[in-house]
Amino acid sequence: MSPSKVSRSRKDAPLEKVGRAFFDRSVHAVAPDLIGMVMMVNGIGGRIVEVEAYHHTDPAAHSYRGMTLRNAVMFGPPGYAYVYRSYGIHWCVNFVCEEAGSASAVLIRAIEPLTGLPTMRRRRGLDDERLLCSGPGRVCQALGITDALSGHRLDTPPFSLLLPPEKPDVAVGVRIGITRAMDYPWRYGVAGSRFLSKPIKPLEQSATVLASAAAAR
DNA sequence: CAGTGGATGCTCT
DNA sequence: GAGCATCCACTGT
Repeated sequence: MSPSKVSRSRKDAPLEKVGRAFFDRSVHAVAPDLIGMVMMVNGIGGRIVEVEAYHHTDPAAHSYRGMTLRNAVMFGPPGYAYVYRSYGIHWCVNFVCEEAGSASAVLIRAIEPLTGLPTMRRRRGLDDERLLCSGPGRVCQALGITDALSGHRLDTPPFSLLLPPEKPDVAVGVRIGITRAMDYPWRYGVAGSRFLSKPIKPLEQSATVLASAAAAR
C-alpha cells in the first residue's frame, strides 16, 4: 500500500487493513496518518485519537542514546510493536517506523473506545467511558497489551489496524508528560475529542517550536 | 478544573 | 542511586 493511497479519503468504503509498508515512512508522516485509524487487540479497541512521534534524533526518544536491551525492538524493521514499562507500573505501546536501524516510533496515547467496552471496564476497574483509554498506560490496560506483545507484528493477530472510511482533522500540539524536549510539536490528535489524555492547545509559535518543526521536515 | 504527592520497578549511570 | 514517554486519590477553588 502506497503512502498516497493511505491518506486518501475513503467515504462509504469498508474498513481496510493497513499493511507493513504504511510504517516504512518518516515517523512525522506516519504519526498524523495514524489519527482516526481503528486499532484492536483480539477484537477489542477503537479509534486512535492521540499519538506522539519519537524520532531517534529526539533527546526524549528511548533510542536517542543507542541500542539497549529495552529498546532493541525500536532498532528493528517497521511495522512492529514496541512495548515498555513506564514508572514501574504501566505498559506503553509504540509502533516502530522507518527503515530498520532508524529506531523511530510513534507512541499511542489515547483511543476512543468502540468495541469490547465491558472487557475494558473489567480490566480497568472503571465505568467512565472517557477514562477507559485516555492515556498511554490506560490504552494498554484496556486492550490487554503487555511486554508479551513487544516485537510482535502489527499486521497479524492479535493486532488489527484498519483505515477509517473518513480521515478526521488532525491537530498538532506540544508534548506532555515529558521533561526532555518538552516543547517538541510532535503530539497529534483529534481536536476537541473528549477521549484525549489532555486537550491539545494550539501550537505556540515560539522559536524553539518552529525550529524543531522545521527540523522534522 | 488545577495542583500535589505517593505508588512502583526497571534501566542506565 | 537517580530518573522516569503514568495514573490515581485527594485537596482546594
